[in-house]
Amino acid sequence: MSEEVKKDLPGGTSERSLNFLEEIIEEDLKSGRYKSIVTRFPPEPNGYLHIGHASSICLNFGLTKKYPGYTNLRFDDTNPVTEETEYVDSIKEDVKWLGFEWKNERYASDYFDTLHGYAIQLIEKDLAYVDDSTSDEMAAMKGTPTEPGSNSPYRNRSITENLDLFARMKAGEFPDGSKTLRAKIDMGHINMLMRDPVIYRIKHAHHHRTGDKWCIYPMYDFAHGQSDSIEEITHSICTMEFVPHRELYDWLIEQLGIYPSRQYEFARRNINFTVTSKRKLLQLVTEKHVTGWDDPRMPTISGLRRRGYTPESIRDFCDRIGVAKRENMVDVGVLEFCVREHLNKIALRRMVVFDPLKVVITNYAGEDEILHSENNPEDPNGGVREIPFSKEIYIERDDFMEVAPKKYFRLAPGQMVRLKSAYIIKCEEVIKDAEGNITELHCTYIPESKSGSDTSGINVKGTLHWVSLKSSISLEIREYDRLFKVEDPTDEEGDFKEYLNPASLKVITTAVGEPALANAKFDDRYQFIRKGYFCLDKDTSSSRIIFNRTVTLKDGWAKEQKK
RNA sequence: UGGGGGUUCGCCAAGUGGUAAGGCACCGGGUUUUGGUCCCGGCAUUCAGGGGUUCGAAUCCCUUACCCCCAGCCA
Repeated sequence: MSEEVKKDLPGGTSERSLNFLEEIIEEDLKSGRYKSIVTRFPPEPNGYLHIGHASSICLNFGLTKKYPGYTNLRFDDTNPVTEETEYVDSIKEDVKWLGFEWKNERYASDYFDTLHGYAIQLIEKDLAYVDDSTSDEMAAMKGTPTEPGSNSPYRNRSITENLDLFARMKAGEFPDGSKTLRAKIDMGHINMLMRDPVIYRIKHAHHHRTGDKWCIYPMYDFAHGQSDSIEEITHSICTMEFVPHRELYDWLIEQLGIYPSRQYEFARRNINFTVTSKRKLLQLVTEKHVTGWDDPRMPTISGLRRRGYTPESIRDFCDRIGVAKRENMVDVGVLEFCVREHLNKIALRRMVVFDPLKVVITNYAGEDEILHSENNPEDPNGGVREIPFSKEIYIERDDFMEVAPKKYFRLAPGQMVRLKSAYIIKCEEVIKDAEGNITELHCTYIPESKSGSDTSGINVKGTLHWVSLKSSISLEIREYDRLFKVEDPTDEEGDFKEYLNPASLKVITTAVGEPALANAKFDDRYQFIRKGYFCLDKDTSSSRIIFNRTVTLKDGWAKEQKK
């Protein structure tokens, strides 16, 4: 392991114990079973990748980064009715963005001819037959977990007849659903997946890659393991729900006599206050509960990217939560911790006032002046930027209280605060309108307290961010909160959408920022001092500068107030 | 009630017969021109429960409980 990788490990520790897959691989390598390994990331192109997939990606690609070998990207595109090229493109973009490179880009559909040949092999060995039963009939004959199923009346067709029928299925002679090809295993098998599983079905549908060449398509169980085998995948890693499939996976490989890939399962990662099911995410998109797959509130990779998450932070997250076989519900706070940690190191500091309150510095007689402030106190080489200061500035309305509680370090009548990178000011007078609303503050400043050359000897507890009124630019801020009100929307009564958080998006149109923000770039990450981490949103236009809040800063004051 | 998988701190997660790592969260304290960062300290006599084997058990055996998955021509 390189020093660089070590540094990235959770807690900055140099050691992390092996997860169960790494243990298996080290054993395989040590015993000489394999000299190098091959893994694959096998998404179905029927939706966008989400944070749960990130775990799988980091796992599969991470393993071949750590051990000799490589990883393929393979699209499991065996069901043409739900799959689209748009999804293929987004998946490739997301994997690349996360920082991984696949050795080969493959599609299960690349193997349709081979798979078809395998099916014929099975028929010839009398291990598969064409069944005319309807899906209802088949379900009825399937039995239940506690009762064995019964044989289909079509189970004993001759090999010749099966070959003929299967050929005619392929030729398009039969309508959808009228026939299937089933493996002939055992209708009384204790594992329901072994009760003559369907391996080919008829679908007269246009496929995103093979077009109209096929009207029969292999089922997952007859495509996935075989594709693994064709690619000589050594460790085929999938989620726990496929554990019962492993028996069938092994059976097919054995009957076909093909390369013996092996399947290993781990528990998918669940995160609270969101959903990670492509079906549910698709629903949120099509029913417009969000603006799209890349809505910054979505747990999709594209949503997280637009929100301002970095690939580094997502990889760190996957690393920290680990891999195991037990059910889990990871606190979204861990994800937030990971971005904060990364962004703290790289974000440029800027000042933005969200809810401006005008402050007039009554004794500031001089010309406007240019002050300087560090771009990032965490980065000694980050340089400084210029900030104009003048007689009239804005501060956050929240940063002033007429009647201040104990331990309130911000501005209050007669109280002093430091203006970040500028001067110490003292609140002298509160100006109100006819209704009693505070419209502005009159303050005085201490000329000797200039940041960097302070000879005033005055020590203040509070430091406020501010923006010079004259040179401020107006900004739109989009603040995001958790998408759902409850930890596990799927576990609640009724429809999961009833638990959407109505306050997941808050748009602030009153914000004003320092002029340096006029040159904000899409790839830059910012920390708006005392506010949080932000990035430019793609909706930004020449007339509107829009920032997304990636995550807030930790708020010790809010915590203090709760006591 | 069949089969399979699982149960270690609020949430993740090490541990593989020698006497409970680590991270997040939380709670104290220090530094600080971000109530941020950073630093220091605290946080499971106990491993779902009960028996047993052993000098010694989270780890081995027995047993009970609970959770999840499997009856799509989805993946």
